[in-house]
Amino acid sequence: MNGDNKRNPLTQRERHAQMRRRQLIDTALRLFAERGLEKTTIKAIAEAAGVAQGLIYHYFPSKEALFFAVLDEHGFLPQLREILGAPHDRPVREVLAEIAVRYYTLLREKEAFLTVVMREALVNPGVQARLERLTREAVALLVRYLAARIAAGELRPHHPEVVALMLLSSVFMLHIGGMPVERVYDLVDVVLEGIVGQRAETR
Amino acid sequence: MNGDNKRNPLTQRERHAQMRRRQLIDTALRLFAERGLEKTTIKAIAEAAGVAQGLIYHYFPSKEALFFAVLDEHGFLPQLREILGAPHDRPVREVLAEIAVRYYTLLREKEAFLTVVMREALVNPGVQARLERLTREAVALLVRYLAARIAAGELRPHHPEVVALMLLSSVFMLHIGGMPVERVYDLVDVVLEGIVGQRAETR
DNA sequence: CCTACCGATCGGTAGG
DNA sequence: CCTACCGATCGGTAGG
Repeated sequence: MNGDNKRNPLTQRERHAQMRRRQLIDTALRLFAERGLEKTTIKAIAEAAGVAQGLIYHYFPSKEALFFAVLDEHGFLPQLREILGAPHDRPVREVLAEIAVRYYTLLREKEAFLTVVMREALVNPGVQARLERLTREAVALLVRYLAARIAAGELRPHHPEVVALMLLSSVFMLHIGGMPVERVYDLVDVVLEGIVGQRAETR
Repeated sequence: MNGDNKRNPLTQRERHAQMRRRQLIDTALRLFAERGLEKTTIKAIAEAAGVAQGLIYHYFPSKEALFFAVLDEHGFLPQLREILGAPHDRPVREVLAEIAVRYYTLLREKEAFLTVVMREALVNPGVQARLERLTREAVALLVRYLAARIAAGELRPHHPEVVALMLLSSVFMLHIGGMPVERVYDLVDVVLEGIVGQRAETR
């Protein structure tokens, strides 16, 4: 959406603009988390950020677009891309555990905003669609990773989409259920090794 | 909540009262699902059920109490009790698969009501508390079952609370994600056997 | 009916 | 020249 098609070294002006964009997003996150989407006015965000109301519309075409930008930047996708994007030869257990811990931590830290998002998604179809898109993208990233590990013979063949959904949804519920972070390691254990004894029982 | 402490053979009057109670709950479920909690009036429920408004208050002290009764009777707990309560020597895989399929089916069938409950839980702390209580009870039932299977040597030692949460939350997300029922069998596979090859990799 | 307030848009300007 | 930023103003609306 922004003109990132230039050479790497940004001018001071461009860097400043990026920081300003980020500042507006962070300010919006705080106010949205405190008051909800509808009760947070563009005016209030502008005041809290110390800028004119018009400037927000220079960066974002609408309040909804700003809300979506907050979702994109403060959701789990950036971190997931960071974890899976970097070339790695780390053991699967380590990677899945890092994903689980960081997702859990994110949910803890952004709890108030998360509540707002969830509530909004149940009422606002546009928000729901955006949230589903983000979830599908996160699942797709994980699926690509798992499929590669299967192809490499590190994991036995399975349905990676189901496993991706299991990992993310279980961490989510661990958070909702108020269980401690350490439980994510038990979770990863189950995903990796299951709960039956040394040998499979029926099948 | 109702006087079930008597002898087994109910009088015809008592049986009729039970049916009436059930009818009111079912009518309420339908209207709540269609219009939401707030927009559904006791008057409308009474009319739809063909009874006087006062009769509803004979069975339920408040609209909220009626809503909770719907949650109790149409939630997953009754089915879970039925599955796990009966004495069984069925393989774990079969039991977990039945739980997963029936939970998934319930979510599909009660989708409209489910949306109302979720939205209400985010707004109404009382509903949220009730929902958490129901979830904890379902998890507790599953935990008891898994712990018994561990004690019997059928399952290797693990953290049953985490597994219970994984199973239920994953089925829930399978439904939300619009994935077909058959995926619950992949899910049960992963819970039972994990995704690593014949032998555990690190650990 | 009125008015307070909303999100959105405007033209103007200063500085990189 | 470009664009980040400003103050002022718009039309629409919900609630008194």
